[in-house]
Amino acid sequence: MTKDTKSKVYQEVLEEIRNYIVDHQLQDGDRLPSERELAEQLNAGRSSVREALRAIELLGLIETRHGEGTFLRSYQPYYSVEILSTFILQETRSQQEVLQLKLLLESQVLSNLSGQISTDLYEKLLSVIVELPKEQLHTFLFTELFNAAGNRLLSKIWHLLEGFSNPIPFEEQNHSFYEQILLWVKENKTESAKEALKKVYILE
Amino acid sequence: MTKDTKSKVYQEVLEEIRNYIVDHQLQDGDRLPSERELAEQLNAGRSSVREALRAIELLGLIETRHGEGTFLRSYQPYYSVEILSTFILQETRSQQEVLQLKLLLESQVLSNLSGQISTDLYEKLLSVIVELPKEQLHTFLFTELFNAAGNRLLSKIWHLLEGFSNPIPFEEQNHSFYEQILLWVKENKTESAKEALKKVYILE
DNA sequence: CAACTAAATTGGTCTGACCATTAACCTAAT
DNA sequence: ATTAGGTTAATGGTCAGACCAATTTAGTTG
Repeated sequence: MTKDTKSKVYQEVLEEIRNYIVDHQLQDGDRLPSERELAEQLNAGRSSVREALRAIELLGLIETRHGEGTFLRSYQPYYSVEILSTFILQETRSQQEVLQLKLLLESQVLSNLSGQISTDLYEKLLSVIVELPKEQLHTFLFTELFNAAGNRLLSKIWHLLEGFSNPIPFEEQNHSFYEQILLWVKENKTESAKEALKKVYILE
Repeated sequence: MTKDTKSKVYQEVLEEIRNYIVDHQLQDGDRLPSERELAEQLNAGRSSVREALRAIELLGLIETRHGEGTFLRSYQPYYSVEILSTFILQETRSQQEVLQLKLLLESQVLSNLSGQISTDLYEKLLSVIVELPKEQLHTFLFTELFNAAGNRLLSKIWHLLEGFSNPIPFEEQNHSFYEQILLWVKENKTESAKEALKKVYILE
């Protein structure tokens, strides 16, 4: 009868912590009670409390500082997404799939930045491109572009894919190719840039 | 010098478990070593191992059965979604980012399937759509579409975002909307479908 | 008042113990 | 030989205590 009732202690602690936050109207940056306090108040062992806290931490909801305490922080899915993505990537390591998604993200960032690149940034990037060895061009440019676009989630996942697609034979392009891409984006001719980029990825 | 090196034990355990899964090519349903074995093999305390396992469990990547062991399972955000939804309410920027990526993936799957939907599948989906309540339409249709598209990476990440974006207010569409989307994809009119989809996501 | 020191607080980690659940094994009755 | 029942071993669930490491706080000293 009491099938659902038997939940683990760390899950109950999870609930209690949530209630605590709501009841005390805690905001980002506010401090939670210490692990020992929580354990005592909730009638649980400290290890159970820690299991709950570690889980929440991995989700990105709290931040722990040694010697100080545990603090609420604004939700950032990036860490957990990263973990999950790595697990998922392990399962589905189809290089095609990785490349397709990578191309998709790169195309998206080009769209996001279409006509949005300042002359300052443009010239700065151009000057670096000239000096960089060929094999670093792609990573460098898109790292900068994702950075400029400001979507950290997109950026995180792209970097992840970047890591996984390293061993994949990639048709390296020369400097003028990336200069052209950059120019197109700056001049709002994103479609041309996307097409050119697509050709680099030998899909199918 | 070794500032960044000092990561917590449970995080290292996380890594090791991931490596173990990769090395042994574990699939959904396969069993992980026992907590005690992991602790010994990784030279860590059992409590640290448990912290890692609990965190992964909350993410929905593993399943634990008392007396039996710990098992890999296909990713199902169950608890994490509930937790996150109560913890996170606002955080517009993060939501925006999740939504943007979600829309991007959905658009991509529409492209992938453009003109590729068999009459059989079309009619099958259509018949289900009619019977489904409004709030389940979106998830259902795209689950099926991602399934049909066959790109598991895309699919997994989408499901992931689907879980994370649950608490986000979503403008629900009626049945005819999704019937139209489906029809457009079947008839190779993907651009129309994408545009319509984009309007559902109120970005910016 | 500033600077240094000692103590208290807090998170990080390990060990060992015990309970609850499940699976595997063995034994005895049919 | 098969099956029912009970015992044993393995595994997760939980707690308590100890110790370390980082940080803050309180106290002391110059």
